[in-house]
Amino acid sequence: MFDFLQKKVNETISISKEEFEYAQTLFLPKKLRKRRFLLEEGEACIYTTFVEKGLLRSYTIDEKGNEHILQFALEGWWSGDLYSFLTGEASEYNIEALEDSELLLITKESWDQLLNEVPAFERYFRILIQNNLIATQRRLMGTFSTSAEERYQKLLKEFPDIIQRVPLHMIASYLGVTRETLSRIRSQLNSGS
Amino acid sequence: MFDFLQKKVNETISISKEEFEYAQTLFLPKKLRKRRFLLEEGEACIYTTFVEKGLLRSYTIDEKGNEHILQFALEGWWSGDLYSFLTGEASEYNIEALEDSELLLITKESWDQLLNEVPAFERYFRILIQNNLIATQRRLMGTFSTSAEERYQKLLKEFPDIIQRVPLHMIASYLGVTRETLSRIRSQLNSGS
DNA sequence: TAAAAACCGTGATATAGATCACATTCATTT
DNA sequence: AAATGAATGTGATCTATATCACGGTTTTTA
Repeated sequence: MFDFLQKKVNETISISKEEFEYAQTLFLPKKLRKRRFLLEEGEACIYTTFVEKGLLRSYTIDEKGNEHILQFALEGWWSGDLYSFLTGEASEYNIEALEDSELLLITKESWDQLLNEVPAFERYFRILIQNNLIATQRRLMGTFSTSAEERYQKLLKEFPDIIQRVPLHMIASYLGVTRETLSRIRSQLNSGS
Repeated sequence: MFDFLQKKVNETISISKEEFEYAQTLFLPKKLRKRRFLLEEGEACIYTTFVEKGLLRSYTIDEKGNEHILQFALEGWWSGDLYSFLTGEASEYNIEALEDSELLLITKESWDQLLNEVPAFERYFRILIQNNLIATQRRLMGTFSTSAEERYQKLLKEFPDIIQRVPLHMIASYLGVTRETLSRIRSQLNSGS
């Protein structure tokens, strides 16, 4: 059950068998069916989640009722609302399973404990967050400097698996355009090649 | 010279006098005149920088020649290109002083050393990066869900000091609009109140 | 202190993408 | 198997913002 997590963690840092065995005790396994929610807007985000299997999305809803997807989390990725998790304040995000999923949850208390007891995990999360920041900065600059079509093509290249597993209107929402616009972009790409 | 850095670090974690004295030895003070560059596109980003005094901006230039500002760094903030700093690869960013500035620079080697020798710094940077990620995610969602005017008003509220110290066309670039659009937004706001 | 940059405002026009509206296909549930 | 809801495609129109162009002011530099 924890093999995949262990493998992923060991890709970035090296931890001893004992350290990982201790870490295991802090996680809570959970299955989440398709279209069910791990977090709903207004609640505090009490868990940070490792995705063992399946696919999650986190998104906000603006005043006009439009959804904006912050993140897709595939197998081996982490999900959660960092701000709400750290502060305990109400979240503005919803986290929903897009497929039947298997998760490993950790509470703030356990997470704090883990970082204190096993400093290698402090480093692991620092690197994880660091890479996430780099990616988010690129995504932000990309929305300023490139067209919807370019952004779509880049996503297609970088994460072809996401495109195949996620409905079009959510891809559109991730890219920051409407589903109609993305639909037109796609049909144009198909006709043009 | 290091008092301000010490103060800022102690706002997030607690480190002993000895630890900080060790840390000091790893930083390189540098003065940078207005309009001079700390980093230019194509170079590797060999320093991460703490701003003691002054103001930096980091930005990219797209194929059309338009600038897009990733960050302003005021006193007490950090700047650099994280990706290039970590990997040693060529940076796509430029970092320029917008005012005469006083900086504390640290190389990758010294930074690694610092995080290894003083674990509290590992935590400090984790928290720093974490807060940066939260802010960047908000900025990204904001560009998807709000108009240029709303983004300007929000910036005006959150960082009035930046608005006052930075030319308008750079604010526009930070917000992801053209200088003309921001100019019109401003004149409309002035007439409307 | 003169010249050169940098900065800001504003009109006229163009355009990427949004909105609205409706039809069709596909998936899920009962 | 029917029925309900989710997902996609596509036309017509609208709108926020970009582009282009020019003039005036302020700041920097020689």
